[in-house]
Amino acid sequence: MPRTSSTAYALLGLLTIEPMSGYDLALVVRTSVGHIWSESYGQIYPTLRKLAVRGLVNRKTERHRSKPDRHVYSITTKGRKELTAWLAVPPQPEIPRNEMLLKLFLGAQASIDVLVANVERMVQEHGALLQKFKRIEHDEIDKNLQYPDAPFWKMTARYGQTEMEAHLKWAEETLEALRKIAKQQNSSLEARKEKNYARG
Amino acid sequence: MPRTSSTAYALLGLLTIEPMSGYDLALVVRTSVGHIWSESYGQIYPTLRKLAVRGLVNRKTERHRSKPDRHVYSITTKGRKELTAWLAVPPQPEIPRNEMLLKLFLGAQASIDVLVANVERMVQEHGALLQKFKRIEHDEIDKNLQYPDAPFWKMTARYGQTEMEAHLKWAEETLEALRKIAKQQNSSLEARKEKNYARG
DNA sequence: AAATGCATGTAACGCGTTACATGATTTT
DNA sequence: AAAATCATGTAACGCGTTACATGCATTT
Repeated sequence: MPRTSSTAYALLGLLTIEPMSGYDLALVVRTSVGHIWSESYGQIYPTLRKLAVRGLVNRKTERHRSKPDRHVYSITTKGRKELTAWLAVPPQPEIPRNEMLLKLFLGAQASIDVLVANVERMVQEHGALLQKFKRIEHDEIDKNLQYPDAPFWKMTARYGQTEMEAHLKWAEETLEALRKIAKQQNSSLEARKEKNYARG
Repeated sequence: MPRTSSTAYALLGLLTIEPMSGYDLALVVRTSVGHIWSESYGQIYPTLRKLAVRGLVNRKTERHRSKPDRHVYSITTKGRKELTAWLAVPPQPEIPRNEMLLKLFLGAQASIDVLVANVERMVQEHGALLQKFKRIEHDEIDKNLQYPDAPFWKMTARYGQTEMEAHLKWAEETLEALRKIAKQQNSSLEARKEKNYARG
């Protein structure tokens, strides 16, 4: 097994929810765990094959008259064992690559307007996400607490909320600071202009 | 220029702080912007060459008697222009790959002890980071507010703090929830045991 | 008639990491 | 004497994305 990649385990994990095809998995990744994990077709299909070869999943082919065949994968006992072992390994830390923050870090090279626009865009997006996470928690998780997965899904939904709230709080503070800087720049610009008028 | 990669711009941006060699840049990435951005030698050296070819940086070779030559790169006017243009492009959203959260999402397949350990490790790590960000803000940034970069570096330090605080808050709530689940599991285990005693 | 959706997959490419090579200097 | 630091870089590899190919069914 490769050293670093957790793609195989992620797919294995999602197959504990229910047996699925590659197409289904891509859908689940996009719509359900999309804010936690991403995975593309180019990864999913080959990885499923490899998992089948290793006996961690079973593959069943559903034939239809007209549509192309569906390959439905289900996790095996062996697969469950490997998954559980992986879950016990301390999670790999995320490699940090936050372009928004980098651009702010280099803010002295940009105009304040641009920085303000970036932060305001973030407020829009993360505000919407906050609402979405709340909705998911109340409408989809809290109403299905009988399922054994539900408490854990709730925790991840709560994580998203807490983080988005933090980002919004920070954005407010930051916008204030940016506007203060803009004012200073304007006033020193004014000062220079007056000087020039006096001179000219 | 490649479609997606922001590596070149990140290096260009760091060179606005001061002229540096590839080695220096790797150091700055690790020690200064390490929590925002990561970059490896294998990326840095070839990218610097390409930037030099495109005229966005100048390269000067410092010869030493004994040590190997140092290639010091400085950003050009053309480079500053491209950087400023890039800073105005809406930041690319991060691709989500949070292994810790994924493991929690799949928590029904793991033992509660393992999940608790993972969250507790996060409390340790993010608690330490929170302290670090505070220290950086007060000891390194607030004392150098005369530099034009300082206000922006402060914003990113504040971002780190706000996020770490949110994670710690969430972790507390989550540990409580996990312990509640553990209790429920134990009590139903007890019930089964008693049944067996009564039977045997 | 054209576009979109279902469903499979592959090929090519690029980004990024890791490991290695080199070699002198300083520290332990 | 051994290890670590300074400082350059390259080669190989693997992960992951994007774009493409296929082909029927359904919607516009």
